[in-house]
Amino acid sequence: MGQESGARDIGETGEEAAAFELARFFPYRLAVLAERVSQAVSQVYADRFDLGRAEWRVLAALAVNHRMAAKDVAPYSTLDKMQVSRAVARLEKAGWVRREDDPDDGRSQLLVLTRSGRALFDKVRPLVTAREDYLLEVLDAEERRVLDLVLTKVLARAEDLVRRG
Amino acid sequence: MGQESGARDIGETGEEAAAFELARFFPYRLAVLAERVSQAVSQVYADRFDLGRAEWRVLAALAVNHRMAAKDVAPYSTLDKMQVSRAVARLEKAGWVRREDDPDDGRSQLLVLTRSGRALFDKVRPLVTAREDYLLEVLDAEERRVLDLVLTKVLARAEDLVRRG
DNA sequence: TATTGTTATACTCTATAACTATA
DNA sequence: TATAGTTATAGAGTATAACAATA
Repeated sequence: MGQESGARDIGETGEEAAAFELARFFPYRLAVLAERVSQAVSQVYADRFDLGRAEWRVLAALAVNHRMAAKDVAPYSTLDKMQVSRAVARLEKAGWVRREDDPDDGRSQLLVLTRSGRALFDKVRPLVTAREDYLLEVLDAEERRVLDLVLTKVLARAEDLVRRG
Repeated sequence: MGQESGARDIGETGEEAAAFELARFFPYRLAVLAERVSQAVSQVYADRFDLGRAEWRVLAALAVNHRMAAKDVAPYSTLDKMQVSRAVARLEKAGWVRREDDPDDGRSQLLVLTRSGRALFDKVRPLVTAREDYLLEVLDAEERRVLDLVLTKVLARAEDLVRRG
């Protein structure tokens, strides 16, 4: 199903130096998939609610952790502090997020969803998880288990490589 | 190993409406992984050879299909025609790609790697596949099989969603 | 001195569409 | 009219670093 011809597995090298094929190159395939998935998912919030991916992540972070310092949002959402700063600025302008002073640290500010921010999240979440479900529907339980494992293990390896340069 | 607590599988919904967690959300995890992998791989050609991802893809396309019309590069590399046009312009300026007239169609141009473009590809390719191998080393044969399947099946689903809007 | 968060800047990407030359 | 490829433009995202306020 959608498989190219030949029996070579992903990442496997043949006996003789095989021709390089983009269509078999894991980083390429992963990039294409992630791009399409991101497109498929952001379609449900980008146009209708004028939300970007960074803003969606911050919204999701605050929906779970009801009162959160900006510095904690960054690692939680895999965004850096500028991305968080700008996402929060836009979310605040739209009336979805409110800032509070941190009583323990004058430099820090605590972020909270407003009532309308919570309402927005409650509207977007089911749309987004419906798409997630649709994407994963083609996988059985065992395949999902392995996928989960792969995402975790390969991410750790990639972080190794990036760290080492 | 790197797994969060709880027995919930990826994409699985609990009995009662579970809290939304970014760290369990497949599109998020996929985006983070793809970003890191792309970073890990492009590290080997970006700084040393001043190659971007689009240029790397065009280079790889021409390394396999030795003489290729620009219009065929686009679908092969999952780039659109402007990305190809710009990548080719940069590759030509650097002396890695040469254009030829298409004898069959005056609008079309055929792209060919120059000798130095081929040499560049031969230098970059092993660096890049070594990183790919390192990333996938943590997976056994069965896990690679499932990964291959997932990349194919989930991509088809995502393209469905994008097409339907 | 180090940290929190903002601002500035420059660069890359992306998306859309207008444009040319051929067909 | 449609296609191949280029150019223009604006918007989004990314990366680096300087900066103010506080610790």
